[in-house]
Amino acid sequence: MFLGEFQHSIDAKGRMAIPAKYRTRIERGAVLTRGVDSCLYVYPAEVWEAKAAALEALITDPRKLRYVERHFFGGAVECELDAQGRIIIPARYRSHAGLRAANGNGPVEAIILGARERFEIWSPDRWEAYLRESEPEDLASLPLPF
Amino acid sequence: MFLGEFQHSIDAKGRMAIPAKYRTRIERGAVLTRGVDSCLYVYPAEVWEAKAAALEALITDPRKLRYVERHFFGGAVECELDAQGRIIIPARYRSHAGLRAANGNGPVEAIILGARERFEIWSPDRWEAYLRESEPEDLASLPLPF
DNA sequence: GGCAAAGTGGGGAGAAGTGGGGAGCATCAG
DNA sequence: CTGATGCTCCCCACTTCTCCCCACTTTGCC
Repeated sequence: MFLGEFQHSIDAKGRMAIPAKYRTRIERGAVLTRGVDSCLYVYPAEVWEAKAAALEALITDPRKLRYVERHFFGGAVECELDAQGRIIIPARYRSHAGLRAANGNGPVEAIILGARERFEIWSPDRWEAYLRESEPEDLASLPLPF
Repeated sequence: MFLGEFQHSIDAKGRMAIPAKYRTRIERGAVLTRGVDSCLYVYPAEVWEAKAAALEALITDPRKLRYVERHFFGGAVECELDAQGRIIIPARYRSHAGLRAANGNGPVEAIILGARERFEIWSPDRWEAYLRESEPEDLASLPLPF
């Protein structure tokens, strides 16, 4: 389970260090996709494969299945850890999450957020904004076990 | 699993580079067919053979089987990678996907889209149009695991 | 303090993508 | 038969960028 919040930097080459605690779980590879609320999702390869396998059973309409395949598989990219425990985040994914440096190609700060079976990558600004905008009362009214 | 979106060019000779990440999976050959929604499908030879083998079990009516055989096998073409990792896309398939240069024989841009067990080749214009026309609400209502 | 692990940054070799020349072969017209 | 045309399949050349390796700094622990 991915827990915690980290602030790492994405360097000029688009590389971002993965928290050491996460690394063993994505040793066999990871899949990066555009997430909801302008962040990025990272799934361990095994988790991604399990989700992909579940898709076919869920969608029977072939037209919708084609659309979903194009959207999710076309929109995803495989990542591997380099020798320093980093992954490369392609430029077009950085744009989606607002992770562009002011000068265009310098290093950028990013928030890494554990979210159970995946973890997420946020621009610090957008993460703060998301926290401000969400309603604490929503939490309060939910039947949470915590 | 084929993942990701690439923009490559088809040169004046009809050659298109296959993304390096895809190459090992079509080393033993690939099959090119006209796809749904005016794109082209490319299957690894093994996948194509498995689908072909499954056909007979799915269609028992010999008349329909003949029709399907003529349609799918007649409309498909085998491709092999050249020494640079490219395949040749015959002219008649380029027409089907709208991959014709303005001047008739110059290079053309093409989108390569991973779609799980196959990948697809799109004209950039048609791919954009497809994305515009499809309904995101359809996605929202689906029980997706992502 | 000293050491190891974690995070950050950069240089350079080799791969990936692109383009073109030219030989070999078939088809078709003169 | 001869020559022109078009296509495939070899090469080779060039540019760009990815990835591998090395080095430095910071953090945390003994």
